[in-house]
Amino acid sequence: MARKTDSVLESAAFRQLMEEGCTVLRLHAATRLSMQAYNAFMAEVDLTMPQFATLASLYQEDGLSMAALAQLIGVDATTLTRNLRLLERRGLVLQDTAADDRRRRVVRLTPEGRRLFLRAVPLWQKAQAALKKRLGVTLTEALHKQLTQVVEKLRGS
Amino acid sequence: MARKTDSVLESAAFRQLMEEGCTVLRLHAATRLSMQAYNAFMAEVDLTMPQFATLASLYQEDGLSMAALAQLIGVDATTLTRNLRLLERRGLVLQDTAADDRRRRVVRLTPEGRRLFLRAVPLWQKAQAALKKRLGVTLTEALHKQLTQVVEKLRGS
DNA sequence: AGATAATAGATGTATATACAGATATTGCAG
DNA sequence: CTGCAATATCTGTATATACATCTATTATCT
Repeated sequence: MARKTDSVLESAAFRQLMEEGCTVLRLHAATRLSMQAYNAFMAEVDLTMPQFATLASLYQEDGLSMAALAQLIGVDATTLTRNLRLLERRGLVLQDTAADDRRRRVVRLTPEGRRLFLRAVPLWQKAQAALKKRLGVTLTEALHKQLTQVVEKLRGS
Repeated sequence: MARKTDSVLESAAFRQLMEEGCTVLRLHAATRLSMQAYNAFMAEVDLTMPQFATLASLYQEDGLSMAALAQLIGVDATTLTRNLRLLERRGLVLQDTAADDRRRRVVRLTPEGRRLFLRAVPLWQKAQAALKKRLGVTLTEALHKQLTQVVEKLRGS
């Protein structure tokens, strides 16, 4: 352990980190810890939560381009490229080259993709209910509202 | 797009997902979107946020076992095994076999590890300030408090 | 029209992550 | 003291993630 006399120990930055902690590290930890439970519920349909998120976005708005879908989900477009590949292999989504601009890919759910997604929804609900139970209703709902704001503010830019 | 007459569209689970959304997906999106900014600030010391978190935990409490450190950070112990390897290669941490139980590894910061961590702290603070500016003080602080509670509740089990 | 800039995705590479199962060590029952 | 259960960690394998860079296509400027 560092000696108390280290000059850095007196810095405002250091004290802030040790006393308040880091927003993103808490976000990340909360994500990891809760995602595991969700993934366990989803195992029955062999979908991870990122995959479920992708199918859900396409269910709501089909025929998006890679860039648009990536922005909606909040991942880098290159991440989406790899993630879609797995769903494509399983026949859950399809990519077509757009007729008007051959650079663009149009991503769509297949009937199997839609069916699997709808089968996953009640499993998701169980996971969501389990988390709410562990965290308590008050905390869950407050957190939910604030996260909605956070994602909105970060997604735009 | 599915027809409005699909029976599943009437299910409570489906409506909940489409209207309220999913807590974990929002958590995950918020993490991804904000982590990128932090990582950019940290590039100067070539540390990712997970790496920074590991060094910070060891700075606070040196000589933890793998399991204890993993629990503190909130990652699976097998994840920590791989993540520590990178820090070890760079000479930032050391693992010794515990004298009293040779199954256990005692993880410690090297002087270089401590130096680099202390150099990273002001960079972290810049990142933290930048996020607070984007989200607004009110939202940031409310979120922060709730995440603290969330992590506490999830970490224990 | 031809050269060049801009855009949409894909690839190379690296880290992060966790589950299932393997290995090494310790503790305990008999 | 021997064998088996429990514990701590590591490995095999698979997905998730993003930055830098590359390729293909479209748009723009002269």
